[in-house]
Amino acid sequence: MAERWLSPRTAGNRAASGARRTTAARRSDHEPAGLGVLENHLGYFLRRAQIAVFQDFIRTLAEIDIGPAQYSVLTVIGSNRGPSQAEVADLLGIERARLVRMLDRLERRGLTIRQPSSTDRRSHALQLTPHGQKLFKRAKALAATHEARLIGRLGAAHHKLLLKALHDFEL
Amino acid sequence: MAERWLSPRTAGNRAASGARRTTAARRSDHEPAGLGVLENHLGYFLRRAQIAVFQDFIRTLAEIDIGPAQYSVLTVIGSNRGPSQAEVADLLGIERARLVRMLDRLERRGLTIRQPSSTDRRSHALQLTPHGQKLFKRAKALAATHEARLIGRLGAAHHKLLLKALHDFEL
DNA sequence: TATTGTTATACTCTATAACTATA
DNA sequence: TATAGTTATAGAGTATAACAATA
Repeated sequence: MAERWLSPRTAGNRAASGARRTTAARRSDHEPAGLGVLENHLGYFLRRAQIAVFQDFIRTLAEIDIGPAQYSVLTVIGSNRGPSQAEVADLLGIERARLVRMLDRLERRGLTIRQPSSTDRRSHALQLTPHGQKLFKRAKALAATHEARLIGRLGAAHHKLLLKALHDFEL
Repeated sequence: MAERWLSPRTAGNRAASGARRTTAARRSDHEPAGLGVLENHLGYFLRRAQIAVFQDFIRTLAEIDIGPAQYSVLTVIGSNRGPSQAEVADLLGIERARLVRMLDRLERRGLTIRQPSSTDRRSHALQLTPHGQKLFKRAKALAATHEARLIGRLGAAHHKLLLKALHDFEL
């Protein structure tokens, strides 16, 4: 998977300027600028929404410099007992190779630590450091305000429905 | 926006192996491996769903080697009368710089052409070539089967609801 | 033989900045 | 001065392949 729909860099800008125009409401002067059949494709709007949500997430957790990717790694490590790198990668569905780099960064920041596994000398038991636990707690609080903002924007019912629909999603 | 949730490379694999496990249904042997609070975050599942949808889109249009990004550019050019690069970039919410590279590729394949604008010597009027129009028509047909698959999977009502909810999305 | 963590390579996407030619 | 197209650079994300240590 390398290719993507093109989509907005910043949600705010886009809304104000050009995109998300229906065929009915076009630019005034020289008649142009619809998204055409793109308007009918769920994937395009999934991508737009995902970007908007991520941007809010990033903004909300900027003060602790934790992005969605780092947050997901901290969450999986913090929610399990000494998972191996292979387990974390498998759970999140990413390459082991990529996790290596991410853990290097998290470890450099003193948030996580690779303990030798007691049962398999090839593998590491991953843990949050005390500092990592503290920061993760703060991250969860900030992420909760982010999610609350989504709920406020969508309505609780809509949010729940979206969550369920997307949770059950499998092609 | 540089950072993302970690998410599956392949939707199929993930479903079969480890991810998308609820706290109730965990791995059998040593009690591990939940996604923790990630389960509550819309962003995480938006990303998962988006990836699954894109993968199906890519698979479906593989025979003509058109990805979501190229499709979106072809669509905007094909749906408007000689839009400039700035207009296309603005509509899709991408950098002008990135569009340059994409148009280079599309032009190399003989799908699009940069015509000199009749009103502004700085800008180009973008068009689909006859070959581009033909391929775009095929792309639309394939994309429609992709979307039909989504509808079949989600149910028409759910699909419509998701499309509307995401269309109206703005943070 | 297979798996774990690791290193390396390559390509795409994203975010900038700067240049040129026009306006 | 501002804008359109372009070039260049850099950091993430993604997809592979290969290797050493261990199972």
